[in-house]
Amino acid sequence: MKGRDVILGLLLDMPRTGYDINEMFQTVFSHFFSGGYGMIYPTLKKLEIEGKVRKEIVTQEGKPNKHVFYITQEGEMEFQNYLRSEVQTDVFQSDFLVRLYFGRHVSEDELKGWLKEEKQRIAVLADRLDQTNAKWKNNMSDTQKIAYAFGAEMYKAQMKVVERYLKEDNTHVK
Amino acid sequence: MKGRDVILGLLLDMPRTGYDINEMFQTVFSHFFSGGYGMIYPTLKKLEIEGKVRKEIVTQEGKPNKHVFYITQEGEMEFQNYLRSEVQTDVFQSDFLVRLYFGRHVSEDELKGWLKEEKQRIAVLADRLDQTNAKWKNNMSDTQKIAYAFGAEMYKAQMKVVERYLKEDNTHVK
DNA sequence: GTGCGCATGTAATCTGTTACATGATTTG
DNA sequence: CAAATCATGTAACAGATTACATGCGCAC
Repeated sequence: MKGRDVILGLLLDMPRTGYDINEMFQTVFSHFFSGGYGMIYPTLKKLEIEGKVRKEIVTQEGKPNKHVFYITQEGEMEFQNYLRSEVQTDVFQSDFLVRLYFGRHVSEDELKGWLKEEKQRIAVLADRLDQTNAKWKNNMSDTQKIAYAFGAEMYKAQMKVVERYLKEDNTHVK
Repeated sequence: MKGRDVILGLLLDMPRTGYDINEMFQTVFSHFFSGGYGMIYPTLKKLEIEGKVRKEIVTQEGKPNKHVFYITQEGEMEFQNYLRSEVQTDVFQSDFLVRLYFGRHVSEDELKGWLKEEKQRIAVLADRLDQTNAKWKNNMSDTQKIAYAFGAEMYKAQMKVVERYLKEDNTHVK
């Protein structure tokens, strides 16, 4: 799955601007996908050249003009091809775990610091997910609810491990 | 965290070949980091040019010659700088969840197929993690054990969600 | 009058992936 | 005799990130 696949999927649901797409990425997609303007605008441009999307400029008063993108039949075909392609294995990259692995090169205080920081990071992410869910749950499909549940359970699991090791008061954790 | 940081960390623990490094990536690191030869060899080359590592060629009989890499003081400094840099938020990218999000564009059978496939994928990964752990646990540090626990709990959490939705026999899941 | 929300984009760079290319020895 | 293990690498490409660049209106 690449950025373009997700963008096509979002445009299949409804026409959107690059700004709208970014909103989706930063909220509902944030726990399983990441993308920003630097990827969105260039991708929309390429997709337009390829005829997968088309653009309509909506003039607005008091606000910048909107470039609203619509998916075309060719775009829909590409998206359907994506949906039928082989599902790629999830990717998890954790700087935190890499550091833990090399934990013996830092002091116990630094280690504790990492664990506390990680706990805080997870709490913030879990919170954001809950809030996003609260906002959208009324018009979420069952599969979208599974996607949410997946995120919620992952954060819970991560929190559990981090808390376990913090509580154990491993002043000797090493 | 980048590939080079992890490579430097591994070389700080002991001298290794590109092949050895790959072994580590495919086993103990597989649940929180990914890297292969295509990244390892070019990175080692760059690190050598920068004076962060140095190479010794060991001739072997019946086997290809080994290029054993040692970390230098400059390399160690770079690694220490990495350890003191800001911890980056974990990255999770899930093709599976992206598809679920767009689930309404496929049939219920395809959806079920995705869930079953995902269950299978998770089972295989969890199993591999357990086996790797069984093999290494005797010489694992406490922090390395946390890294393992993290992975184990994550797979458990993921499995839980997937199973819940498969068992609910949602012939109408949508 | 400062920062946030709305809104667009480019250019350079980085980093990593994929495919290619080779080849001996050991194990089943 | 086939497959796995050991062992090294390059070239082309893809994909995404970062920094840069702009600008109005509104709320505090």
